[in-house]
Amino acid sequence: MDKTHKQQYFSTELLSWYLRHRRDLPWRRSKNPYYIWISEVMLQQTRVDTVIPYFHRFVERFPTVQALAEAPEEDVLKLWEGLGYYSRARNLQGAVREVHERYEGTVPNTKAEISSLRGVGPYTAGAILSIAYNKPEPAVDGNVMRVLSRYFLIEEDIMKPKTRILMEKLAQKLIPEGTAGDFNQALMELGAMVCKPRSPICLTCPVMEHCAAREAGMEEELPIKKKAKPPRPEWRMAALIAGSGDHAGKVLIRQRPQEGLLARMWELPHTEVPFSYKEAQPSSAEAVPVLFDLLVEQLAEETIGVVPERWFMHAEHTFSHIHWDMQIVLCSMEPGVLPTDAGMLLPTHYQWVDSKAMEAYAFPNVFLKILNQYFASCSKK
DNA sequence: AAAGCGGGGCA
DNA sequence: TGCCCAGCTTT
Repeated sequence: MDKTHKQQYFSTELLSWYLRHRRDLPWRRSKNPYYIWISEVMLQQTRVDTVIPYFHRFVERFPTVQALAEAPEEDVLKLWEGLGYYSRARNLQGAVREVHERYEGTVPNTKAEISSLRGVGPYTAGAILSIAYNKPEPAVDGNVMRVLSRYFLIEEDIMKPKTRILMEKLAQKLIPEGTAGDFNQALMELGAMVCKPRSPICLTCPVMEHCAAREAGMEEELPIKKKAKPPRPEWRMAALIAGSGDHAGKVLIRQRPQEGLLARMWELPHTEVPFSYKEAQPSSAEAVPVLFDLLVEQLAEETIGVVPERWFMHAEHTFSHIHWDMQIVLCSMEPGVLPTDAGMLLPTHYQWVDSKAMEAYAFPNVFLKILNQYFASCSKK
């Protein structure tokens, strides 16, 4: 079988398989470019099952370009809470505002215009152009690179930008006339459902017969991929500061800086513990006073005077590049030190919240879990 | 080219 | 419990 026929066989069989087996996903029920856009941004680095409930809530609250463009950023961040990579949400809203103003609310349909939008890279541009507008542009994500590297036995490192370019050229050639949207989704669907990263289900694959990796017994070896560096460890001490008086039943939360990790999200006040404190790292209820002092000093710099009371819990959280090992300590406010409950002002990036008031602030999952556990333990008593 | 940026699923 | 997944932006 020559090269052209092998490609034609692949495209035809794959497309036919997709039309018979495609999942009924919320964003496949519409060709609204705005909905396709939202789904594609949410699906970056994120599984379908995770995205579905977020997608429903998001389009219900922001049904149009105008609705999202005019929404407060905190509302958008709150609806993204738990989904991760929060710059996606801020970039999406920024880009939607641009579409609202510059394109009168119509998502552009040219490669140059759509690629200029914040948060829209080569994959997302291709996905929107092909799925919403049926333009013959490739949409190469991890699924597609895995499928193509196996079927065509491509042994280039898929982490290299050059490999993605190569895959895009190949993927574009494979698109049958007039079927770009379905064909691109077919490639991704095969990668998600059949040609999986581990233990691919080759026996049900519509193109198994001519899969080069399968013929070579290499399907588990591909794609070739350089290993990522392990996350660097960090120790942290967080304070659960219980309010009294007017703030009884509430705890103090803090907003993170405008830029960087978890930008503008809310958290428990906390501090990094230098590794020089290795011996003192508390792993249980026997928290060490010197670490309490560290936390007290750190918060004092932000004019928050606290008194550590007792150890509450341990939490671990892994980002792609950092691993947090965190001890959480129950604290009370120090009487007579700013800010007190007697009407002194908190810094603006601090707030008192109870379980109900938390609904107005977006938290990373790690702090959400701690706070929920804390309020649950309070209501039990 | 490399690093920063979350969170969840699976064997 | 350890390993895997991987798109866009910034440096």
